[in-house]
Amino acid sequence: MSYGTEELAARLKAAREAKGLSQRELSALASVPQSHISKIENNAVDLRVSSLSSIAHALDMELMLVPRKALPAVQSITRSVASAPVVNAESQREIARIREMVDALASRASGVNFENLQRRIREITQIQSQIDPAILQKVRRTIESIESSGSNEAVNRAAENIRSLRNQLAHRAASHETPRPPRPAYRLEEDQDG
Amino acid sequence: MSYGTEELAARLKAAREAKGLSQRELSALASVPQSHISKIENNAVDLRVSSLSSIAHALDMELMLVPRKALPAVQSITRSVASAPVVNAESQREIARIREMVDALASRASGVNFENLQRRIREITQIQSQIDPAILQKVRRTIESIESSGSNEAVNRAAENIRSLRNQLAHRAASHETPRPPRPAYRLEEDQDG
DNA sequence: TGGTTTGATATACCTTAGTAGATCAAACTA
DNA sequence: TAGTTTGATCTACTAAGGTATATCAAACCA
Repeated sequence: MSYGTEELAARLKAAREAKGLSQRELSALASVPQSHISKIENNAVDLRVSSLSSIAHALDMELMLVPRKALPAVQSITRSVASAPVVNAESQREIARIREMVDALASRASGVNFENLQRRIREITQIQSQIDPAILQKVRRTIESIESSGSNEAVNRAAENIRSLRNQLAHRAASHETPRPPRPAYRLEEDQDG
Repeated sequence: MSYGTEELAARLKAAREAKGLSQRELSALASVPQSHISKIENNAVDLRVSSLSSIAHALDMELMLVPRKALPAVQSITRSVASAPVVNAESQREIARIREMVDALASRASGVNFENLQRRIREITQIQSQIDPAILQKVRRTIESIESSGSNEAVNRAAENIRSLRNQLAHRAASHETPRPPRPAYRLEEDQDG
């Protein structure tokens, strides 16, 4: 990756989104104006190494000069690391399950807008961060409630749960990449199940 | 390596010298003024990504963004690649032998300046390029002649041979790096942990 | 529906990379 | 010793990055 400047820009953007950070949040982390980050991600500037380094740092990356001979091996490594998510296997499976459920529901949807919900879930999959299993459960339960009611309102409730999950992840990523703290096993917050 | 900009500068310089290129030669290859290269190597500028990329390219390197998690593994690879010279094993042994001979001679030197010669040989070791065994033999023979004569003149003759060898290497590196087509197997060592 | 977030732009100003070219001392070469 | 190469340094100029700040439309959220 990141041969040309376009790929570099794309990679920065991807890395930012993978952490669930907004441009403004990254802006604060990297001490770089949001307007500048926008320009960078749109490949509208030939930025300086210090800027790139600063942003890369904020995204837990390092700028490196790799001998061309070592390139394939290095690419292979970074790829494997990138595809090995930080989320634990359990959460991953849970998300996959939820996704299938929603897809199934959507396939036989009458006049309900599942579009948003599906997109939300897809976004979640991108974010690399620790996930609170409790919220994941809540999301699942909400979606199950759609199955019975089939109402638009239930779908909206589900989407809202997903948003809450996303916010949690984003905040966690922003306010410090989780080093490796012991998982707070179960913590139910205001369970408002249907 | 290449975390801070200083390391980056040092790395560029090292890479250039490893190829036996002068700043002006690199300047031509990278389409960057020699004066600028000098400033870059002395870490006197915060250069732009395009410049860095251009220079790196000329030195057969690529600029990459590496996830911090993958850093140790990547470093390990680039290190091993860097320490695995392009010169064939025979030439390497020959150089080592020459070095020992000269060191031995120098240790019991009377009033002869072996300093230059030793430095020359050290420099040669750095250059990563194909070496003509014929010249290497010539160098060896010349040094052997020092042993018998012990004259200052013989030492100078040896130094001159080394210079010729160096010129050859530098020229070869400049007028095209050996194309090295097949790079078959590389192994990924999981020496890191999270 | 009204308030907020997000990403993209625009402005004005300052800083500095980058270029082109010349010079110079020191080391190197013949 | 005379000529060349090398790397550092200087000047003058141009181009562009970077900052700070403010909008703005669209999506989002309650």
